[in-house]
Amino acid sequence: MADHPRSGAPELPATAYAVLGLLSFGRELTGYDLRKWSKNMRFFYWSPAQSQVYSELRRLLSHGYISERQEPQPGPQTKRYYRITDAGMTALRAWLGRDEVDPPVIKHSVMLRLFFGQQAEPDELRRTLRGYLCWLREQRTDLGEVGRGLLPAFQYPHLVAVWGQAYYAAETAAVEAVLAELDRLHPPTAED
Amino acid sequence: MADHPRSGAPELPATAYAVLGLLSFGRELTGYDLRKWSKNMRFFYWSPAQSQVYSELRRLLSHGYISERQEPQPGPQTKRYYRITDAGMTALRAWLGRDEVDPPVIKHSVMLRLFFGQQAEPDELRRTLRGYLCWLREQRTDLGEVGRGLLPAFQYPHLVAVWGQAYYAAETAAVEAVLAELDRLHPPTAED
DNA sequence: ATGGGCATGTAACGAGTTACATGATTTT
DNA sequence: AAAATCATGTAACTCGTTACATGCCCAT
Repeated sequence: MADHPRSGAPELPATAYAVLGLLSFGRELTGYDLRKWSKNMRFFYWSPAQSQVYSELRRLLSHGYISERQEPQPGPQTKRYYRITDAGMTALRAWLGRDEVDPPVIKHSVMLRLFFGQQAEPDELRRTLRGYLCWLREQRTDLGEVGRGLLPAFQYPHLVAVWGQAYYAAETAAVEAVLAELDRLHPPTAED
Repeated sequence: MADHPRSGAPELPATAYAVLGLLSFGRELTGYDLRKWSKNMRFFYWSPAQSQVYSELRRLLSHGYISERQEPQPGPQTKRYYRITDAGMTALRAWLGRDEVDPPVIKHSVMLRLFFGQQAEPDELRRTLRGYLCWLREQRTDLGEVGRGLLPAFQYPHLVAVWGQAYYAAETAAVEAVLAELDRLHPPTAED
């Protein structure tokens, strides 16, 4: 039903499996729904743009991994509901069971800025780090809310939420340690 | 010397500043050198492809942020050394001192896979997590080596290396906790 | 002499974003 | 009546990768 590469596995990008995975929970969802759900994964996996969710859906459809049910709407557009197929389930499971681990991709701009800290004012760095600390606090709050709703139905997502909490807690501690070390190396000029 | 957007700041992607930042340590470097150095940032910021390093250099040059010194070579190609300019230093400092924090971008495929763990065999998940643990161990070793060479000359890179160590340690602990919880939820069928 | 590191470069592609455009429905 | 949310979709673009191609220099 689609142009598979030579080998057995179609080799889609992780984003495609993220969308497919969201459908694996069994519900029939629209592109709009998926966009919202994908936002709940932002704590550990970046949220794709809306337009990409739609294009991934088209691709998954062309591979036969999902099925589409159209519901005519008053306007010119059609409301489209998606559901995972057996082939989709098989593909997802194959992806989940792969041997390679593909390590996390991190683009940590705050660390990058600190790395070049020699070129900045220590007070600026402190401001950046405090801003990051503030963002971390927000994340922890938000993730806590999301995580609380997951048990008992969603064991694995809950497991990931707990992991995420640990990550954000550790990150917070690390930033505070950096801030302390920064004060040691370059004592604040004034209370800023 | 180039098409600046309306505002004062040219608004380049972070990757450009990563390259510019590497040149801010003062040495004159080739594209090849930069490629190697950028690999040492992989612990907290993904390493761009070789071809991108070269294209970022062309762009930085067109902005007047770096200068090029050509050294004719025996073959048809020219060896090109790059050095940061005053304008480049100014641009870098402006970028470092910005107010916005732009939060880290994470694409954590292992967490993503665990998130959809319902569709996988617990033993498969264990294998994946152990593989990740193994990668983490490697990272810690490598980062330790890199970090050791940084003091006393490179205080800020050293600070980042310490932060990185803390991150990898915390991540290791978190994975072990997940593994333990997994054993509690789904006791291993056999020793695999 | 052959293999690996140094060094630059290009072409084609895929991944992903921004900005825009449309219009129905629900809430205030 | 206005604003927010639901919902789909496209066009133009940038970012970044893969794969290739070239050729020097050095060590074994």
